[in-house]
Amino acid sequence: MAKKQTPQSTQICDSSAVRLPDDQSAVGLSKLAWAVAHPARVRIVRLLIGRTSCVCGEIVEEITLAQSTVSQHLKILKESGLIQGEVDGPRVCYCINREKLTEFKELVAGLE
Amino acid sequence: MAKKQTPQSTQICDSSAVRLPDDQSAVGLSKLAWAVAHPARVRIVRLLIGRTSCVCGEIVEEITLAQSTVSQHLKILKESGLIQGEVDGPRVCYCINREKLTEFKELVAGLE
DNA sequence: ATCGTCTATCGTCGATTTGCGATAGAATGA
DNA sequence: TCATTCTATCGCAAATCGACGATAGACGAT
Repeated sequence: MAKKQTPQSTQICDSSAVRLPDDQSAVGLSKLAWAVAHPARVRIVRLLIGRTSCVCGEIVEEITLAQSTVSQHLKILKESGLIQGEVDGPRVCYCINREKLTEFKELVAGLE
Repeated sequence: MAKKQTPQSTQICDSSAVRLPDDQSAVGLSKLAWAVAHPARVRIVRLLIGRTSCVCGEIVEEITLAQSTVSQHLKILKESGLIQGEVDGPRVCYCINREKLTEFKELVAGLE
């Protein structure tokens, strides 16, 4: 793969000036990726995607972790914007934020 | 959004049985997401994607971090499979692993 | 008003991450 | 051979994460 094509020069690699997306975009992508950078959070996201509406503490039963730990993961996902939580009486229903999910998908798909 | 439709019942949320992808898939996605869950690593990935072939320690100049830190990030990316490194004389050229990148894209795109 | 349920938060612990300088190894060039 | 260059690795310190139990707050039901 374009290796050792110039035995004497220092131009071994492709030195073309690449226009990188601004750093802000990298931060945005990294934050969304980070939200999903844990198996439990991937499972939660998929669970919420699979439901037509939203789910409450049922997530705790689906994910084999302590309730407080699941709540922590939910908080992380909520802070990333990927999910939203609505208080509904004594419980809280979580839903996927389709817009954020689409944004994440587009950022990843844009890696090319 | 389907809130408070049943005032007396416990059936507030959509309790349909959702078939989740196996846990292995969640682990795979989380690992790839984790590789990109840092702005510097996003920048490195984008840099390598932008180049036709590969790059060496030039990455260190592009990323405003110490050489040892960049090397650490490169190691993480390499372990995730997203990039590959080839020793070429005194330097090391890194390339994007298109297959892994595609796998990542598909996993993210499959979130629906 | 009180009880039971559901959820978020606090505090804690160990493990991991992130960043750096210093250093060791490999390879090239003089 | 020797000096130089490039990269990976080794500590090290600070910060953060991940998991848990305990607890507090909110709400509905009795």
